[in-house]
Amino acid sequence: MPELPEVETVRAGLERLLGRDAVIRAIALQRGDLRAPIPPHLPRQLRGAALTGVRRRAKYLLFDTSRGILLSHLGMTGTWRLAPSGDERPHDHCYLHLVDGRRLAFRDPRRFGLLDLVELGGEARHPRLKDLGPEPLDELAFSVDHLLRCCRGRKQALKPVIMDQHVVVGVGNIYAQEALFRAQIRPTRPAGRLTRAEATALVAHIRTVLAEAIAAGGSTISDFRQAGGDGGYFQHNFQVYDRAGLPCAVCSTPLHGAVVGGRGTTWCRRCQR
DNA sequence: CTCCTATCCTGCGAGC
DNA sequence: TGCTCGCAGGATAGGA
Repeated sequence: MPELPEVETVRAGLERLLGRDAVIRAIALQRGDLRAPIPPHLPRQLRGAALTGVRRRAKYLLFDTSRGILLSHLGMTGTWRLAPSGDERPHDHCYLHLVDGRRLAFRDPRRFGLLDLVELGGEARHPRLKDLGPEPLDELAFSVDHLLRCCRGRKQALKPVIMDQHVVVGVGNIYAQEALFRAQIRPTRPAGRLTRAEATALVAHIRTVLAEAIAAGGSTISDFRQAGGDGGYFQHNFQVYDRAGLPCAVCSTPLHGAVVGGRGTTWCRRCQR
């Protein structure tokens, strides 16, 4: 489900919902076997901690607390919601009780998600965070030169390269396709054959498609919801994702669908070179 | 190294 | 209606 715009939307929703002086009363784990095991001491460690904010790095949510950072990845189907008493659902893996009586639930049917603990000050050394590439919306870090360096000498298709979290974070299967369409580059182009002009366009379009999607509250496909329960609406702006066989918005040629890098991929064989 | 494939798991929609 | 099959937004291990 969630790529950078969806995670950012959830982050903003959670931060607004939590306010500035939330305190964790207790954490209850329903089951700990997500993609990686939830550390069993996580509830103990964070009990009584002040929740000071929610940040995002790549597709991770970071709940800042006075006793460490609660790290959360939504995988494909993870959601956070306000769950009043009585609102228990299948696949609720973790309940976070606040001292004001409210309760947050982390639900993840497919269990590709993740909950972990980052010790205070240990962010730069955490194994899940330390090797991440630059944030795409950071103009300095995600530069044309950086992208070209990452592509140089590589024969791999460009699409899996821009989805590689070491190259740039937050770009998943949807926004990779949308950005490549906007930049008029085929997803199958060997990464090493990207020209500087194309890299310049691609960097710009990755930024703008992500920024537009954030402004639209993310994309709602099947069950993505913002923390407040509302859906985003960027899915109405998809130009290629899940549109194989439908006419290209630019030239009306039927869009082409194939598997690239192991993922379903759609592009216009006429517009994208 | 780089690149590709399979895999974790559940739910849902398409097709029969 | 009810069943089976294939596929799904991510990340990573392991093999070629």
